Amino acid sequence: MKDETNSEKRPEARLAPGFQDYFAKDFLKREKMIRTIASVYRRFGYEPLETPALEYLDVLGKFLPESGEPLGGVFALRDDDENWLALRYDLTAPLSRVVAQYGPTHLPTPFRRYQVGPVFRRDKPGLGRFRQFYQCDFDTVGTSSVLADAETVQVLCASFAALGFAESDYAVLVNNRKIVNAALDSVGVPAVEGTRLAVLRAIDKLDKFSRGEVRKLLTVGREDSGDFTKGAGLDARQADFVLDFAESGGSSRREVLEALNSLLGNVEAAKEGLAELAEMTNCLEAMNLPESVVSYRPGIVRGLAYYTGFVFEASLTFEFTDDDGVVRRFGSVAGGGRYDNLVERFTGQLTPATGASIGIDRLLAALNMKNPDKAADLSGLVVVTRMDKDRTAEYIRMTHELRTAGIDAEMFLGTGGFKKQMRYADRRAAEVTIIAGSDEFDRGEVSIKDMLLGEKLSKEVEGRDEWRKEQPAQFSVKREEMLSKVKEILARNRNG
RNA sequence: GGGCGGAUAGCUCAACGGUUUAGAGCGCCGGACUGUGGAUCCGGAUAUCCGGGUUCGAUUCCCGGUCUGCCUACCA
Repeated sequence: MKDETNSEKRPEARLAPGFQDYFAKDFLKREKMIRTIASVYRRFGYEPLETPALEYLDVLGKFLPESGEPLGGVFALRDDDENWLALRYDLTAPLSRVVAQYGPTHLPTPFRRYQVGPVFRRDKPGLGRFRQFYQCDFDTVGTSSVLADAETVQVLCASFAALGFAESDYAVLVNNRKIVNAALDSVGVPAVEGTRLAVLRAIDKLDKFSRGEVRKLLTVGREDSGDFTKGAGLDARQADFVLDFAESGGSSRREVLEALNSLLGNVEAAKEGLAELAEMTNCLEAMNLPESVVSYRPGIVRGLAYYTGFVFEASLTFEFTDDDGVVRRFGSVAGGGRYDNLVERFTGQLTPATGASIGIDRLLAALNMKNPDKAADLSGLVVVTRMDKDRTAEYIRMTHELRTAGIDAEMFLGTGGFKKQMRYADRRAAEVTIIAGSDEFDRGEVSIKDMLLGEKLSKEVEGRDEWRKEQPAQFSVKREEMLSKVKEILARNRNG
């Protein structure tokens, strides 16, 4: 309206959908969480690895075979040399590149690494679904031992425990794709990629739809919300068997193992998977992982096409009431499994690997809700106000003294009256404010205000005169005592 | 990707069935209050997503786009 020519060209300050800004509080919380998880990974012997966010598209494996054009779902761009580069969509593909590139001559075998970092997916963003999000991966490459799979489960449990979740808050479900495949073989589900995938996807929906609806997906297809999903084309007998298999369970791992043994015991193809599951059972027992936390679920398949053996899925089990009063559950926060042929893509050599990944963003939201971290909510900041601008040198010395003692301190650098300075201290969530004007300087003192206490007390004060006169939560001390008094308040805030 | 809704101030929401000055609460800014973030009172700024159509006249009706919510699909 005012300046048409310019306002046309001015960009609108806005975030691309699916991306997020992290301000101080959330950033700090996430950092702390990642540190906790990474320290668990390291305690289990995984070493850190960092790789670039951008990789060659063919390295990531997401291109159309004919044209070499990037597949949907990945952010890709062309480099000067016309080669396609793409933002990584997970941390597993870069890992397989590293293993294939440096090989056993440079890397120990098994190679066990963890990696934390953002990954990018060009999907439609939605609630809790972002186009950039953090993953915490840990994997063991170079061994097919079930021990590595069992330890992966153990790491997941240890991570949740380290984050402060109770055993009743989370659950890890375990399954083995070899058993699923054998089960499908045994009823004659065609070993065609398309059919198999459709069946697996259908099974995966058992916790979302009723058995009857999933049955439709297994057979003729299903219509919902204006969209038709093609069925897997199984006949009635096959569908029922698949459903029975997926829903078979028991009250303990051994019971499920037995149920599966009796269901598939005489299927030759199931032998390997069942043996692995039996070994897993022994390992989990030796690891003392409670039945209530780690259980077997033949219906867990984790859509991913590349899993070849064990699959894991960890979810938070507690319920909460969201802003709209609806009772919800967080659901899956980590997943993983065995992928024995991901490195083969590069080397032609079969390279067994297993691992899992914890998704940070959802877990962080859950943690905030479940175990609000009091300490993480405290800023630890001291604001030194500048009432008398002529005494700036004094304020600088005070601020420096606090900083030297390891306290986060900030002198008010803005312009404005004292009221504004107090408001600033409030905004910054300062825990302590240092106040010194001519009154204090004359006496060789400083006033110290406990901001948290002050906020609490302010609720009890009615009128302004009372508020001004009493100055609750504020006291004056000799200049030399400033540091020790500030320390006292900071310590008190932390210890309740 | 498919289906159905929605889009009014920083936020949450109003505005009969089309026409005045598009309102409120919260928040924000300022004042009452040379030195105190709360409370109270007073004052102030800020909005109809974009483009087209119908009309004397559109926040309102129609079409398209964008964004957004839910469902569904997908999820390496």
